[in-house]
Amino acid sequence: MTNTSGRLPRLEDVAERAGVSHQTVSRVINDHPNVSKGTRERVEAAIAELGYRRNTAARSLVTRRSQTIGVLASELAQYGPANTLLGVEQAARDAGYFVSIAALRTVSREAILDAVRHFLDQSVDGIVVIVPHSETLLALAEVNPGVPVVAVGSLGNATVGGAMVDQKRGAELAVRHLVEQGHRRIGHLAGPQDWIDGVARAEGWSAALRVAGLEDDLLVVGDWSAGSGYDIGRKLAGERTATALFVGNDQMALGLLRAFNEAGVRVPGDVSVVGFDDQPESGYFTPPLTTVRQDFEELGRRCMDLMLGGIEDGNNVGTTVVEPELVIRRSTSAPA
Amino acid sequence: MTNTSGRLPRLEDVAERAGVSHQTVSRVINDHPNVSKGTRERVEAAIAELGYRRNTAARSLVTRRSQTIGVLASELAQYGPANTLLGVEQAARDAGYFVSIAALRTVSREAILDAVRHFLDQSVDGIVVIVPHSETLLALAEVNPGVPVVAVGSLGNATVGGAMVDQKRGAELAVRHLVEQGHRRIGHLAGPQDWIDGVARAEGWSAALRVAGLEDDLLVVGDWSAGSGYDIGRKLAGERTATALFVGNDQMALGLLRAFNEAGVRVPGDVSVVGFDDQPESGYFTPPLTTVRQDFEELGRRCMDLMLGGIEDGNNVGTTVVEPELVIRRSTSAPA
DNA sequence: GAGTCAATTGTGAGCGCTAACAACATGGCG
DNA sequence: CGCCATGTTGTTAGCGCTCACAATTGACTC
Repeated sequence: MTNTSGRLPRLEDVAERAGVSHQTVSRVINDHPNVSKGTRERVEAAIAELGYRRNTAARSLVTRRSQTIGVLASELAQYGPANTLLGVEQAARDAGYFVSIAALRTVSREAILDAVRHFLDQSVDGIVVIVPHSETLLALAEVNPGVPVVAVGSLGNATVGGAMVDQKRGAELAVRHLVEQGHRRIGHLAGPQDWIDGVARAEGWSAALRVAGLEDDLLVVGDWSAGSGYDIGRKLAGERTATALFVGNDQMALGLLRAFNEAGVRVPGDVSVVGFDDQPESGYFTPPLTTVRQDFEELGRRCMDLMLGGIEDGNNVGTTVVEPELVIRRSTSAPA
Repeated sequence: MTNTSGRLPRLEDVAERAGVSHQTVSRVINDHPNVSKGTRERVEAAIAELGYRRNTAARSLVTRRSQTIGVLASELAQYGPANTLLGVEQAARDAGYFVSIAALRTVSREAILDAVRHFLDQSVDGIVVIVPHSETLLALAEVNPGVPVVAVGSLGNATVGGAMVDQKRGAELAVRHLVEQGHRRIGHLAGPQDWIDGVARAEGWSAALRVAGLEDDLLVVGDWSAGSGYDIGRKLAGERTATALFVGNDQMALGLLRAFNEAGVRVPGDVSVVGFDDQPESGYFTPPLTTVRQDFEELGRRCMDLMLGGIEDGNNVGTTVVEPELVIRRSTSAPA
């Protein structure tokens, strides 16, 4: 890192040192063929000696590519979105992309458009959307960002690609497990119905029950939080209509378990409970929670795969589905 | 948005439309004084009509500023880091900055240097570090990124600024609460001692006990996970030396509660438990957890404040401390 | 030995913007 | 009325890079 002058070395400096033209250095950097071995080595040596790093701004200016992917996310502090982001980030960095984020505090049309504009200002090469509200896709369809868009949790449409966990299949796994244990009255504590996942899991629950020839009339809706699970749990503890509950996520299940514990409803003795997500803590609930595992990081990686495909192929993004898995713990058993 | 040609409008196009020079348009965009009201209005109209957006790459190339803050983070799926990131993102976007992230899968010197290089390639204007390992700062001191660095959870040193929650004070609040309830044997289930917070909380616990004239000999170390809390809880359930435990974070407390429940140790009847963090779920543990609340988002915002100060003032970053707060729930009571 | 081709290297222009400076009004003052 | 201060606008250069094309070399063919 011999830094003679004050400023950072540029292509020209490297070229001079290696005794070639700036263009040849550019070729070496960009792995062009048609550079002789000797020249390449000399240039690489010069690069190392000067500690040269390519200036991204200059490159972006001429290539019109920023090597940056924008990730539009809400609920980033939640287990699912956070891990999806991790998957995206990993795949992106491995592919030589930068990851820029915009977090939505409130999910509204205006906030989404604002974030998209933010990304366009940065001229991102693509946008990954981790905003699990149905509304999002509508708002997104409205703008035409001019770059590939991949939405998590949706199978997308003509303009937007998507990667999702097969929610319906997950719900089916949960319900079938309960049915196999002998349950006949299986309720569902659903997530908000303006969330894609909330709807999908409820539909999966309903479909699986119908397949088993059972009623799908025991549906309550929460807001994903432990608090709402608790409130609903207190109510349900009094009614006791179902012998088993399929809960939309692990946090609501936690609140539900807490309420049942307080009310003297034993789990799984009186009521079996299945969650969804398999957060790291779920195995340490009281009792340890049977739940449906989703591989969020894989989901994120798949998003980036789709994205890279879309960048290559004129913004046409495909779709992909990740399979969930049932994790059986101690919150489920045969009914009394 | 009348887009005549295929390409995006540039400064020159706006200038032509407004009947001024490109430089005058630049002045309007950058809020320079010395532009007459009439001209400014005409230019603004032209900008609106053409849907002009400034090209970030071109601007960066000449200003040598990218308007981007790099956030270097590990454990991004955890409650604390994720919320800190949210705070940083909010403050950054409000200040007109982009936020680029690099997540560390493993915390090693090499991984950190790699991420820093990644950011330098992007020529970020500053780096926020959310990596709670002591090791990090050492690695960071090694490189000289040439831009302000703000580290979360540390008060920094000559080259690195910092924003932190007053961990010692938090531990003190927890311990004092237990002491006031009459506990005399107060143990600590600490986090890993290569984490800044792990050490700080243990020190706070120890200091508060000494102030109260009590012994600080009951120390066990976990790894922050619910699993380690569970394992240690099973061991502790057999020993029963302490009447109260101050646990390094809420997740370990969850595992501990689970183990105590299994072993028939009542909380708070037999042992009182205090956690740290106050995650949204902590109020729904069995029993609801008394814990120390940290405002992570505020922490993130403070980081950005320091950062902006540093960018102004030749990379000199200050320090700031956020106060924690004790949240009393049902996992603590007077000893039997 | 002239002609052809591929491989390698160099030259010039320009991406869109800002900084520095130049040029031109306008007006107050001696 | 000329002079300078002030406010406003225009001109020029160049940030560091890639692209398109030109130039050079050497090897191979007929």
